[in-house]
Amino acid sequence: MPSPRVRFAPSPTGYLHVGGARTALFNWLFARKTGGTFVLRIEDTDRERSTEAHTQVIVDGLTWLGITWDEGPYFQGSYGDRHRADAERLLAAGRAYRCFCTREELDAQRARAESRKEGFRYDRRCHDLSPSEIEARLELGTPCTIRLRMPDEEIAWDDAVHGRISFQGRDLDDFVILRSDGSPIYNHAVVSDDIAMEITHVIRGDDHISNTPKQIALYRALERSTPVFAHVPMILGSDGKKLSKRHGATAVGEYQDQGIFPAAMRNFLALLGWSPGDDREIMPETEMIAAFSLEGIQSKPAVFDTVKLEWMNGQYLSTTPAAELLRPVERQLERLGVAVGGRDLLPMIDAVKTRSRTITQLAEQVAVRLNGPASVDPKAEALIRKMGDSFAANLGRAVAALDPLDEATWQPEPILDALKASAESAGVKLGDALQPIRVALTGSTVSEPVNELLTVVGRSASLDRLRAAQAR
RNA sequence: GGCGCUAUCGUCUAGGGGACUAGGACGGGGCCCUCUCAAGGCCCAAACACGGGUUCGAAUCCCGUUAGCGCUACCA
Repeated sequence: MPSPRVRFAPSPTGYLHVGGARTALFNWLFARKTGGTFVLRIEDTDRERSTEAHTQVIVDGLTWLGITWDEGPYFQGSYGDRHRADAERLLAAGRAYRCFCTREELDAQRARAESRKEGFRYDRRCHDLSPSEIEARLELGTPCTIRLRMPDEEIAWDDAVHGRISFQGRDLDDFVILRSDGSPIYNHAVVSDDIAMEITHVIRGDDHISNTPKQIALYRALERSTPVFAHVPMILGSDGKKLSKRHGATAVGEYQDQGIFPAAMRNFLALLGWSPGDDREIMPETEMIAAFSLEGIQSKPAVFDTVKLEWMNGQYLSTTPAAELLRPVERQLERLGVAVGGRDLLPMIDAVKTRSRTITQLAEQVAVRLNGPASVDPKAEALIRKMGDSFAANLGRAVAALDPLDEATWQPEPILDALKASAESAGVKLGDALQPIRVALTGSTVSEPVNELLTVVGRSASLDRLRAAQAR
């Protein structure tokens, strides 16, 4: 068996949809698993919508996800000559015919059929025009499309994820393959390209199932054998409808901006509709490739659950060493407009890593440790009000206990000892003594242990913030 | 309307005739840890859409019903 060739063929619409990204991922996983070739082909036959910038977005998205292609990007728009030649071949072989019906006529027929609540099917008016009739119309310069003669036979295939799927040719249209301006229609261009690029496995979205019998008819008319088809189910929003903008972020780039790891996104996407067959969830790339199979793909649609995505990202975050997080965090800080000023971020990152689910959240926490609280959250406000005078009193004691420590002894252990001793001699519960410090330093009732927080913030900044909060 | 696809906890899924008192994960609840919150550990609640078959035996195979979704262009 020759080594498989697969392709991902997005149309450049301006962003990379997560559903498309998952389709690309499955193709990539399959290629890597089987030692096959992964081709990237941009379906830009819709000339108005296609731009170089749009293509770049797709390329960037795939690159970010670590999905690498072996060939391409090829551009469908540049194969117009071959598409036309294939259509001519079909015409010459009698497998296709010229249709002189105008768009207006067709639209009117369709509208009539719809008003009668009937399905519209082309009435094959031009199916049996005589050669002289065709010649005459061509002579007059009448524009025409080329339609495939759909045979009245069963068209079935063994889908790698759904099993056997069968259609009847008589239920299908004599669909147009070449427009009157000579440009190809999608189904024709795809088949022509897939043949030319020797694609062996077509792994694509479920929504193409009804295109498949048309494409198989084209393969048969062109006298070529069909590839293996694998139709992966759709991704749905939380309401069970096709995932769209109103469900929130649907573009890969948005998740990138939110501080999601490519590895986490890849892992999450892979598990959406596919499973290794056992209980594994967090899987490194190599493990995923080893476990991948088309048969492991689910046949029902999956709901995109951002909560689980964030959980998964948190898993990757907590196992990634702080040093590797440094660059991404710096980038996010830059976005937030926070100056680092040469300070060491590593201890801060370590301190808040397990308390964040995304790089963005992590960077926000680092920013607070760096520059103090930008605001005081409602829970912290409530605490301040509830404690009344004792809030400032506790801060005063904290300053008194901590001031004697010098830079060298400003370490978690001595800090905690000093604070404990101070609270004990004042007869205050440790929690009541520490929580005001947390609020003073972060504006929040939530953080790493207070002694670690003080260490991470540093002696002088800590004391400044304590005094400032005390004076408030 | 026609054609097609799908149907296991709220969500992602395991399951491919007996190993199922249906397993795991997210989320939810509880406990432990603890100065708070996470992380981590332990525990709990939570599902085979419905109805017929086939079979000694069905979540698993077949048929139907219902529901959801997709396609139905000189779009891709």
